[in-house]
Amino acid sequence: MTGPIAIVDCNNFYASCERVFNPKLVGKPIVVLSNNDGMIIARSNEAKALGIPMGEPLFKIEHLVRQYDVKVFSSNYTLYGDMSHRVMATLEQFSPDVEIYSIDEAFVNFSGTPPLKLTSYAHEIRNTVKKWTGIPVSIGIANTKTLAKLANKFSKKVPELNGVLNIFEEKQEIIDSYLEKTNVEDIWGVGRQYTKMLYERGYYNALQLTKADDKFIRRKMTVMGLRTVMELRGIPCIKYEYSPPSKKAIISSRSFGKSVTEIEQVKEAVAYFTNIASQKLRHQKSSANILSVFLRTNPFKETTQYHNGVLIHLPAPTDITSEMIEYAMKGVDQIFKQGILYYKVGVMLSGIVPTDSVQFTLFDGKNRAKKADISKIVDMINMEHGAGTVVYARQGVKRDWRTRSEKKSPRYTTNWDELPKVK
DNA sequence: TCTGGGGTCCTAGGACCC
DNA sequence: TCTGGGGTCCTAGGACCC
Repeated sequence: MTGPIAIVDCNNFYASCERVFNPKLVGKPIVVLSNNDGMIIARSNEAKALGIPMGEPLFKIEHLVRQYDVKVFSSNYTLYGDMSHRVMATLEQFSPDVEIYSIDEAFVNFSGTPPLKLTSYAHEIRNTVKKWTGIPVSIGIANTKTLAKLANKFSKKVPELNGVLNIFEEKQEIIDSYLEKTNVEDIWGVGRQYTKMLYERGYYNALQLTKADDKFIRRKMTVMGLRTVMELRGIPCIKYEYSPPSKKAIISSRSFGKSVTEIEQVKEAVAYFTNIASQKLRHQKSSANILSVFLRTNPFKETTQYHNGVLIHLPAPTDITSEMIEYAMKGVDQIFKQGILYYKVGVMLSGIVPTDSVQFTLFDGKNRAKKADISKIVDMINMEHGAGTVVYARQGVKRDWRTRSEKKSPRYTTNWDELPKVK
C-alpha cells in the first residue's frame, strides 16, 4: 500500500527566521552567512532577484550589498534550531507521521487523508504554520518522495499555486508535463557530476530520464540513481522513516577565525570539538568505538598545504568526555606538524553503539563509573544554565581561535536577555 | 583581508581467512 | 605449462543531501 507523501519545505528558512522578529526586514533583500562570515548560505527572494548566488563569498558581492542595502546576518543556529522545532511541532498537530528530514524540511505521511481533501488540507497546514510561527512554507504532494520534492519546486515557483502542488494519483500526462519541465539537475538525488554525465548522453529533463535503460542507470549512477529513476516513474523506493535512526557518525569541526600555528591552540580547539561531539553522542544515548581527529590548511591559500587525520580505535566503546579528550590529544600529537598555518580542525565519532549494550569491564571499577556520572552532570548544568557554563580545562578559556561572527541577530527565542522588547 | 558544517550511502580494492 | 574460489572486514574515495 502506498499513500500520498507530502514534503513541507520552509521558504528561504534562515532568511525567514531573521524576518519573523524584525518586521522592518519585510520586502528587503536579506542574506545569511556561513560560520566565519565567509560565504552566503541563505537568501531571501529579494536577494535572489538581485542575482546573488548561493555559496558566493561575501567579499565578491560587497558592491551589491552597498548599492541595494542588502541586510547581512551571521548565522544564528540557536534561533534557527528553535524556530525549526516550532514548525515541526505545528506539523505534528496535523499528522502523527512526520519525518523530520532537515532543519527546514519534513516529509508528512498522508495515508489517512482522503485523496480529494489533500490539497485543501495542505493549504490549511500552510496557513497554520504561517500564523503560529511566522514562517512561510511550500508543500508538494505525490506518490513518492522524489516526485513530492519535484512538485514542491513548482509550488514555490508558480505563484498561482499558492504554495501547494498536489500530483498524487494525477493523470500521467499531467505528471509527464511537470517531469518535462524539470531539468535533470533539479531532481532530488542528481548532483553536479551526474548532471554532467547525463547531459553528455542527451538526457536533459526528468521525463527523458524516466525512459532511460535501467542497466545504464545502474552502471553509471549505482543503485541510488536507479532508485531515483524508479521514484520518478511513480514507484516508491525510498522508505518513509517515522523516527530518525540514531546517527552513525557524529562530526564537530569548524574553521578558525584566523590561522593557527601552535599545538596548544590546536589542542584546545580539538578538546572543544570533542566535548561538543560527545554531548551529541550522549544525547542520543550512544557510545563510540572510534574517534578520529583531522586538521588541514586553507586550500584557497597558496601557503604550504597539509591535511592529515588519525583514526583511533578506543579500547572500549565510551561516551565519557574526559576519556575521549585524552585520546584526542594523543591523536593531535601524532599528526601535528610544526610551521603549518592551520585553518580547520575537527573530530569525528564513529563505530556508534547504544550505551545500554556497553558493559563496563571488571577492571573499570568505580573510577570509570564516576567519570561517566561527571559527563552527565556537566550536561545537565549546561542545559539548565546555558551552554558553556561548565567546560573542560583542556578547552581553554581564551579560545582566540574562535570563529568570527560579527553580524549575529539576538537569540530572540531562547535567551532571556535577548527576548524582543515590548515598547 | 575574506570561500560552512554535518550528514548519508555505495563501490572498489586490499588484507586476511579457510 | 599449469598458479582456486569464496568469504569477511576494513578503508578510502566519490557521489549525494541540506
